[in-house]
Amino acid sequence: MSSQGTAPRVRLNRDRVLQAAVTLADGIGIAPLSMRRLAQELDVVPMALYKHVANKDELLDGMIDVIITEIAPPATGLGWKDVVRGRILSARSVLQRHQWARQVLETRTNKTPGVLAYMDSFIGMFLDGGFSVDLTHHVMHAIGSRMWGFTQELFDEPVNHNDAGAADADDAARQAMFQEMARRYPHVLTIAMASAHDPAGVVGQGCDDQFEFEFALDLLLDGIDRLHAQGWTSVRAQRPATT
Amino acid sequence: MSSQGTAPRVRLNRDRVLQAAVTLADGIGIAPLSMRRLAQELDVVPMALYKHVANKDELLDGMIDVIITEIAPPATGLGWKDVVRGRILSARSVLQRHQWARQVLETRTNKTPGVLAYMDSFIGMFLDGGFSVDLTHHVMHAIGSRMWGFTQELFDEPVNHNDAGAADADDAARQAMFQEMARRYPHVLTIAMASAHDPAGVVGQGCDDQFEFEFALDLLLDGIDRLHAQGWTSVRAQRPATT
DNA sequence: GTGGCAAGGTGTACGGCGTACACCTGCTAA
DNA sequence: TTAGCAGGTGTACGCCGTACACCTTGCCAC
Repeated sequence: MSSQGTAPRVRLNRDRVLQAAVTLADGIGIAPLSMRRLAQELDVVPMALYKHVANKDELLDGMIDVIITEIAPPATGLGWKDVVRGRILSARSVLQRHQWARQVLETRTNKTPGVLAYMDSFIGMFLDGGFSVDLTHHVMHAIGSRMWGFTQELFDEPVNHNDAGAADADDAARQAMFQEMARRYPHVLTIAMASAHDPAGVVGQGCDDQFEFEFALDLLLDGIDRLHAQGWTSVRAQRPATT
Repeated sequence: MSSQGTAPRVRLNRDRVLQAAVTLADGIGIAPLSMRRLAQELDVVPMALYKHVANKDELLDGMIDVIITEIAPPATGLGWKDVVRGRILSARSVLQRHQWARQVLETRTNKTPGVLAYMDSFIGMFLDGGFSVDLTHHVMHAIGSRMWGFTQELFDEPVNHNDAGAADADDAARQAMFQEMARRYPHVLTIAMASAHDPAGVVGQGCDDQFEFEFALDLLLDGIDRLHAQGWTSVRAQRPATT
């Protein structure tokens, strides 16, 4: 289709495949991304892909490795906290460009070179900041997926917005549903209203996700800072030796 | 098979289906759980299930609702922190019994009655503890999936343990791989060794997951406590009205 | 009892998926 | 000129979720 006629038919390679997969996933999401669909995008028969990636899992791993390179390197000349903060926010912006990546990262048991390299450099930010190995270890656990710039969003999805049409009759139904929610889940409603002045949103409509993320991140970083400053050490590490 | 001969053939119902699905997922994991496999477990033809659940997504939602009921209700007579802490640890133990649930919760855009009820009661713990609606809202975001007692485990999976056999020749290869890792990801290795005295584990082998979870949880709760004590308020909430 | 009716179980079939395997094609190096 | 091989092709298999038409069963009003 795209290279019809006498076009020279550029050769495929692993990079072109991964790049195309990332672009496609950006466009249509991760669920409809199949080997067949990707092949079609590349004007090639499905099995051709298998000359460049071993299987679909490897494709997904490769896609992650591609987007990791978009994360900014650690800044220099700043305190550990700002370095870590900046890096995480950079990762966050990358993950926001590639929404599918969150799910893939969650699902995958990641151990690709790219992931390891990122983790290595991430750990380095703490060690370079004067953290003990012990504290760094626990801190890495505490940060968890926030390292990638995402948290489980509990309040996602505005609510099932009923596409359009059937407005009036639906309005009454929606009113009723709203009443029912208020009766059964009063607290959820209270919280939802705290940020969304439009009650139709029911949950999280007007949330400023970026604010929420940074709020939680700073809570964490401040806690870590405090532990670091007071020379915190786990009981485990206090044991002089295993003997 | 199981009810051969003249056995009375107990009737199916939504509950039996969900219960069986949970049990099956506990046994074989979530990935191999198909409608066909589940039907077979219930000694029934696949399509029979669709008389009790609309489709597979609804099945998964239903499974979540089933296990939510296993989470202990909030304790009474304690401060908010202990109540929240206890509840989260209870959720954690449930999710540990049903390992598949983490993935399902992550994937799903959950809004089942069970999930809403749990969230509602969860929010209630803060409001009852004297938290402002504003702070509670942000705190809920900060807690995120920790509400369910899990964090993204970055150090999971000991390493690809090569099943058995081919021990000696492999040993040399493993040595080489180890050297290579040490060269390319020194920090990762350092951290891994901090908790696992056996270097073969490479990452996180000897981690005490429960300790790590509680470490991160307490970091969070302490931070929240501090904000609460000092009457923290978001700028947003300080605006008197929208006008 | 008997006819009808709804709830629930069955059988067949379709389109999609990942991918094994045998094959063909066209470029490169000798 | 030709051998070799990297890379693209075609066919096929066994899974998946599920639409749709059908049959069975047990209950109820008559």
